[in-house]
Amino acid sequence: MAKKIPEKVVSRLTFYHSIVSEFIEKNEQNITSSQLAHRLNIDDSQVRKDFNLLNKVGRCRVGYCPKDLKETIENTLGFSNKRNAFIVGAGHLGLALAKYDKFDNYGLNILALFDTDPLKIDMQINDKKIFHITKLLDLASELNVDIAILTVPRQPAQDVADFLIESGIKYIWNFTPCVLSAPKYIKVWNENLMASFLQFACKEID
Amino acid sequence: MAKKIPEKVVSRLTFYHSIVSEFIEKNEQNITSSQLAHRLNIDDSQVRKDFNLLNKVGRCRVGYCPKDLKETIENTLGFSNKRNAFIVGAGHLGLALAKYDKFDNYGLNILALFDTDPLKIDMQINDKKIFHITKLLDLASELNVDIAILTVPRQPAQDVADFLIESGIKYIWNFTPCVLSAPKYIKVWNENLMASFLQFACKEID
DNA sequence: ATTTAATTGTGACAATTATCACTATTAAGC
DNA sequence: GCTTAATAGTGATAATTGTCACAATTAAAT
Ligand SMILES: NC(=O)c1ccc[n+]([C@@H]2O[C@H](COP(=O)([O-])OP(=O)(O)OC[C@H]3O[C@@H](n4cnc5c(N)ncnc54)[C@H](O)[C@@H]3O)[C@@H](O)[C@H]2O)c1
Ligand SMILES: NC(=O)c1ccc[n+]([C@@H]2O[C@H](COP(=O)([O-])OP(=O)(O)OC[C@H]3O[C@@H](n4cnc5c(N)ncnc54)[C@H](O)[C@@H]3O)[C@@H](O)[C@H]2O)c1
Repeated sequence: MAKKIPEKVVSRLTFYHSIVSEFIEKNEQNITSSQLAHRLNIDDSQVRKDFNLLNKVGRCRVGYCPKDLKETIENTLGFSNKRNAFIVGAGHLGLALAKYDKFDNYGLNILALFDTDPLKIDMQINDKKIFHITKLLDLASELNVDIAILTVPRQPAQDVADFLIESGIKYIWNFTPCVLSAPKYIKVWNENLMASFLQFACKEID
Repeated sequence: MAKKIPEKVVSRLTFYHSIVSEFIEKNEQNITSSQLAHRLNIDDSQVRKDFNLLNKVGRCRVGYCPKDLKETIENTLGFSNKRNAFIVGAGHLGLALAKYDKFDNYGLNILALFDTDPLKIDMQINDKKIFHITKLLDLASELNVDIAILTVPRQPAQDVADFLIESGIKYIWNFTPCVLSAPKYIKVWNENLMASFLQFACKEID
């Protein structure tokens, strides 16, 4: 990827992608910056600046071509840049994520789940098997997996993370409320649902 | 709430809350800005500025009092400010959220679920019943619910959202990939897991 | 008591992100 | 063809957010 896309722009690109896909489904030939801006409650110049970043030009009085935009967004965000991942913690949330079949559209291939609960081992979810966590090290190197989606309870989260790092995992998508300690070369991404809710809940006080 | 807390600060406060809670569990009497900063990979002055916003003063060469901090963060974020919510769409994700019992610690009371699938109606999840969506309007006003957690498939998402708005719902926590259209007075919060993943995945290109 | 070193608090500055205001372009209507 | 109005493109500006540098404070060591 030649250019660095700011984080906020990445986030907006996924929203544009969703809206643009709708337009394509409805067979619309054009989409304007203000249509997009209106749906996202942002300024229309923001939308145009974002597209400029992707070297997309629109046509005055017409707008942009949805198909073209969609393709460019997908390339920019690397939807075809397949990444292998494991889910660690086959509980309520881990299973819900495993059952979700859209992740691979976005380049995320979930290959297996891991747990310690003997009742869960060897179960099959959506073509994905649940293994005992002791198998993780071997399977990670065998299957070339460097992403872990961490959905274990809070208490063991740090220990499990340490184990993942020893096993060669480089990216941890952390759904636990635990703030993980990890070396600098490990990328941890905290999916903090509660932070998300609280930011949302605070909005009432306008 | 007297002061407006910026969104980014709200997010960090939840992380501080998590770390501070760990310190309390370990019976630590003090926590410093650099300890917190190190865990979150941020600048320590950032931490101190955040606490200044909460009117928290630390002690030089000592740090802050974890218990005091925890309480202040909880008050600031309104953990005791109980909010009632419904989950709309009792599928994989909706059920996982319903089974999660920590939401009420943060002030979010999930009272019931709604779906259209006859097989699911009247099931009981964690003391929460699944109702047919046609019951939503009455129950929302009866139980004083103005938050909906939207976990239906993408296709019906906009129609369901329109229905929720007609039913008096004011806040929609949207887990679907659909970018919802809604009047200005409705607060929509998009929990875009894919955007989150992609921001994370992009980090490899450093 | 004095010194030392760790830590807070904060102003100045830097970077990032978003908005505004305006020009240029062009499709559509007359 | 000329005019009009919608829309893209963009520099200037504003707002937000984060970093740096350093003075002030104070617990602990001597
Ligand atoms: N369920 C939700 O909606 C939700 C929402 C927000 C955050 N979370 C967080 O996500 C995490 C998982 O939540 P959940 O509701 O799925 O919990 P859960 O208890 O249903 O699942 C946890 C799973 O992890 C497994 N596990 C425990 N220790 C393990 C270990 N050492 N190695 C491997 N697997 C282990 C358990 O056997 C269980 O299957 C929690 O940290 C929770 O706080 C969940
Ligand atoms: N499962 C995940 O991990 C995950 C991750 C990211 C995003 N999402 C999104 O969350 C949403 C739900 O995902 P899921 O995996 O739980 O899907 P799911 O198909 O398991 O659940 C959807 C539920 O909605 C119900 N439903 C359908 N139409 C409805 C209507 N009109 N009114 C009320 N209920 C209706 C269905 O009966 C079903 O129970 C989807 O939009 C999905 O894209 C899911």
